[in-house]
Amino acid sequence: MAELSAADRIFAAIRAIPRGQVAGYGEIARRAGLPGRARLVARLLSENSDPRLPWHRVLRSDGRIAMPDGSKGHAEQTRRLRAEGVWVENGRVRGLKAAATVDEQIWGMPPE
DNA sequence: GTTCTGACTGCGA
DNA sequence: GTCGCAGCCAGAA
Repeated sequence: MAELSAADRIFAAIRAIPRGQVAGYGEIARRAGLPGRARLVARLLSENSDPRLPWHRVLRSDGRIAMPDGSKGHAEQTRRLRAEGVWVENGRVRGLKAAATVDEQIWGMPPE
């Protein structure tokens, strides 16, 4: 089959995140074959409101919510993560060391 | 075709 | 722990 576009690969990487897990923008971008394209991931998410896309599992490299605290999306993301068993405290995700290591937690091994 | 903006990242203070 | 600055890239107008 044909090669997917950057956006398609990014969405695929996000959908690959298992329930109860989270990933960083940089990790998603790298997993999609686009290292350093974290901003592209953020942009795509802001433009696409796909209900089937677990965008709420995408966090910053610090393990925090990307959006400013008090935003509608921020509140909803926190609520969804908690619903999946992910503890979110003051806009920060607990239970994970850092979003930079989720790659091994999710896919079990570094990308090929 | 050019210009602007951005749900980012890393580093230093 | 927080704050600011600069770099990078791609999509949208």
